[in-house]
Amino acid sequence: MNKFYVTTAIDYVNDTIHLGHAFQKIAADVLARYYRITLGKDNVFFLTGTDEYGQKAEKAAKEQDISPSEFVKKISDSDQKEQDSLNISYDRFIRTTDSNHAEVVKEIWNRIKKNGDIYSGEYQGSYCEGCEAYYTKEDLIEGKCHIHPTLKIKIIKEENYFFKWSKYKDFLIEHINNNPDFIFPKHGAKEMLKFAKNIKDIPISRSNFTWGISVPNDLKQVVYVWFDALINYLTGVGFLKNKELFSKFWPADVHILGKDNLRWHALLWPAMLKSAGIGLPKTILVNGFLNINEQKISKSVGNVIRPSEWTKKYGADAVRYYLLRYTNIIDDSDISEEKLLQAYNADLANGLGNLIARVAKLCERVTLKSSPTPTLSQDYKQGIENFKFNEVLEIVWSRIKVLDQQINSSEPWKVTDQKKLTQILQSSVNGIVSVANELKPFLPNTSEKIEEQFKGPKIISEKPLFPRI
RNA sequence: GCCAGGGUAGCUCAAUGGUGGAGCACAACAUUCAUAACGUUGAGGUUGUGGGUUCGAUCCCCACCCCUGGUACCA
Repeated sequence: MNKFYVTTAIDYVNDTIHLGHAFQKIAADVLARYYRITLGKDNVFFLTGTDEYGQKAEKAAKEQDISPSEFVKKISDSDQKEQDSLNISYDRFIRTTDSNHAEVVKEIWNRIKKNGDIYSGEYQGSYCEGCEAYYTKEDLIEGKCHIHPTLKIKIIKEENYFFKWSKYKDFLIEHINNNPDFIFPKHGAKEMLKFAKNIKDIPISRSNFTWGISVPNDLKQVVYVWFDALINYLTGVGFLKNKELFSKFWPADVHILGKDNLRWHALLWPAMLKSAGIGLPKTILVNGFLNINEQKISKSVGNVIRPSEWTKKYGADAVRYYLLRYTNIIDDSDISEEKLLQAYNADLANGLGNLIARVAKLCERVTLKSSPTPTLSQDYKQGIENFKFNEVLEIVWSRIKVLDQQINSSEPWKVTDQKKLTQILQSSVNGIVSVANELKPFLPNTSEKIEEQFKGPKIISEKPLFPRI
């Protein structure tokens, strides 16, 4: 691999992102920072952003009596601030309302149409405004959609454009079967294969609202939000606008997305790309959801926490550490502020922070050489490349433990021989520099501080990195 | 209902057809360079339930219970 292009889901602007969304951005950020180390800064592109068109955004804007574009800008800005509070190192924060995105969507639309995969037809169905989706009778439970049981299902008849999704059934099945790394984790692939067998064409335009990208040559219709949203991955990396950038980074190496979005990424997106004559992404990484205190994160429960609420109190690195170390990216995980505190004190204050403090203090008595440039171990690399962030952090913390043990057994505070003392401390410092290097993708701020403090030749103690709480 | 994943120490998670592991939390001891920290030791489990295969099952098979997700658009 000589380049790495990673994307996150772009978040829909019905509300500012919370910790659940943030978790995914952090995971993407770890990958981006890791590959910047191994492949070079210029060979990594990290895209995130906001998904802004659609009926729900239009409706929400109306309720606040502002224009849709004002409304979505407000949410998009606050999403970006939330990501910034976590130190997410995106290369571009795309908004689907960015002017060049519409051009790209139209280009893709035209290509797919030229390929004979878009046709117009009449659609009549049971429509749920909550989902912005049509349902078949079999899907409805007592005439209501199972996601929004309080909303009335409307019977709507629409003239729509359809995408010949069914044409790609065999292609999709074959692609999933032939590319075991395409969907991670693997059991996601099984689900998709099952769905793919019964794939039907879908309407990809809407005419009952206007907040969207117009269908080429038909001003009455706007492009269906998913169809437009997926294309952000092309726009984001310069399709049409910056050919050099695009050809360098496409196809995407990893799309990270929530498990609710798997189908669109594993089945619709590849079909669209195939139809438009564009290469397919390599891996679709499906992340689980977070629960807080064993409850779903939701407005109605009232347990929504913005990342910035935690980063203000504990710092970005502590929040990143906790989420990466004590969750599993694939499965749903349960988090709580109490557990964050526990991890903070045990691992960051007593573990990493204390090691830094004790060694720095001891080092004030000696002058050291600068440490050799650390290399990343195989188990570390494999762990990150296989998305096992919790295991990798466990490895790093086991090294911290070993360094503590070595200090205890060599008892440098008792050593009076200057040469021997220097030797002992040099070894500890080398270990610390190596740990700092391994922490780069996970705790970027902390890692930088440690490297600065321990670059030598004079090392002095500083304020604690993580004061006990 | 159907499909998939999971159920191992209070918590987060490993592991293997052959006497159940780590970290955190807890206790004792030791120690002082450090953020009452670090280290050592200890306690802590009928590995969801009931059957079966086997010399032997936490692991394989069957049934059941519980959790999570998917089942045409909520990260």
